[in-house]
Amino acid sequence: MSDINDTENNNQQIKLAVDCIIFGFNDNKLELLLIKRKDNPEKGRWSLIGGIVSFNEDLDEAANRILFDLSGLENIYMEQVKTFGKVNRCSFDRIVSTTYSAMILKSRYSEDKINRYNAQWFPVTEIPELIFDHNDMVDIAIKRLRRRVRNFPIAFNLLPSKFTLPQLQALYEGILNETLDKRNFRRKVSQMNYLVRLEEKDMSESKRGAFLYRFDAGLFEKEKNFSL
Amino acid sequence: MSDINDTENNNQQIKLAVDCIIFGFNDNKLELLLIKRKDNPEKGRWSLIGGIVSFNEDLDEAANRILFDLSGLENIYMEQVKTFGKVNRCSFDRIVSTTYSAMILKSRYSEDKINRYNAQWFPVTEIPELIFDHNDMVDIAIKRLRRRVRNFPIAFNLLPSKFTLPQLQALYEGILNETLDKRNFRRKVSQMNYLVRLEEKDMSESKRGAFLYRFDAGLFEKEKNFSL
DNA sequence: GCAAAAGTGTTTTTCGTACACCCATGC
DNA sequence: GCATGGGTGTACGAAAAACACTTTTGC
Repeated sequence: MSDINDTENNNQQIKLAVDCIIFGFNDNKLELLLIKRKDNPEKGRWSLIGGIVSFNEDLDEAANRILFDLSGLENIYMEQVKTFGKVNRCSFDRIVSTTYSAMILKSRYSEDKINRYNAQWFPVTEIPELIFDHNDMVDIAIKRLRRRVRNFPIAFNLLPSKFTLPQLQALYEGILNETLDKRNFRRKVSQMNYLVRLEEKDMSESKRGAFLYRFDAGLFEKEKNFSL
Repeated sequence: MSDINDTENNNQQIKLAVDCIIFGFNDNKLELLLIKRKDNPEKGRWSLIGGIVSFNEDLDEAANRILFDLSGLENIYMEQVKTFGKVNRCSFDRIVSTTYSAMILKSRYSEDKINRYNAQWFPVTEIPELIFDHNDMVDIAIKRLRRRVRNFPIAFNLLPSKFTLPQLQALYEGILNETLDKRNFRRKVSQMNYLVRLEEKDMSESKRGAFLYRFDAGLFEKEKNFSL
């Protein structure tokens, strides 16, 4: 949660919040977008991106609105993770918070938004101490991501629409925090007909150049086989 | 959700509820405990067991309290499933509901409680039309159960503390709704050292009798290998 | 010509699956 | 003695894992 503006309104009503766990990928590492609170309470401390759910919006909509407010991105694949409801998880109010996770292309998250929202990317291995139970939220979301990324083609959200296989493998190694065998990895990829090789090569990371691929959602719908 | 007593109190505040999906096992079928609402609104319709979360209780506690109120059972393994938050999921009020699932030993659920709460067991293949989005909740909980039951030793909650391997296999077949090969099933079970065979036999279901086993939680903690 | 990253096959092991008969007992 | 459910082992194929060298090109 966050957006804690009405501490005075202690009317014995539970408030409902959403917290967004926003993953990015950079420098071969899985990263997380956090914000440093500009105001009291908890001013100056690191926090997830969150806000109170409005009376007239779906829970999912609230998550999307908050993500949009903070990143400017729309149509991002988001999934609900878990709801945190301990009485004292937030010291000054009774707020139950549902977490959602999203994966965004870090390069699309403009620098001015970073500044406006006092945001910063952190490698998941270097998450600072966060307010309330946000560190727990992060831990659970990361575990869930590692599980899901093996069985669903969601990691592509962290890459440009055209990507190379070395990039894809580095992405998986970064998310799972383990090294993968190149040949085994590529054999699996080659069975995914919805990963289509383009004629272009990306020359930026090697002299030889690596073929670019794209994820074809339409083709994926036909097979729906994914396992890495 | 349910316990919808304050429709007049439309103070633009989101209310938080918990709905419990209570699984049982009987007659080789996976069953679900439902209640027929005694009062308006939605009087006479089938519903999950649910209630409003109190200001002073943890979300998990609320789920346990509601389960206890309805089943008299304590210390039941419960897990949060998902939070449902569409604006119009409930027609007369804005209620966000978190579902929890539990597995109880049907024989321990006393008949007088069944009557007091207007409850009834339904095989999961014969769930009636439920109020609000409760059918969606049930579908999601069943899918999740089928996934988790293969990877975690949770199904034992549906059996007495001493059980036979034929019983265990029938349980899995009922939950997964598919038949399993007896020898393959038993091979996997024999690798689980925390399933300890007792000297006793259960003679009630065959002339020869079948050895009783028990699940040893302490031994499981040492290995934590489970796959069926 | 060499450094640096891209790309490619084969072997071994592990796991899942299919499958059929004997055992113990109550009647 | 036979009907009923309990209990056991093996062979095959698929998938995962281990493993090393060649290719391309900019410098």
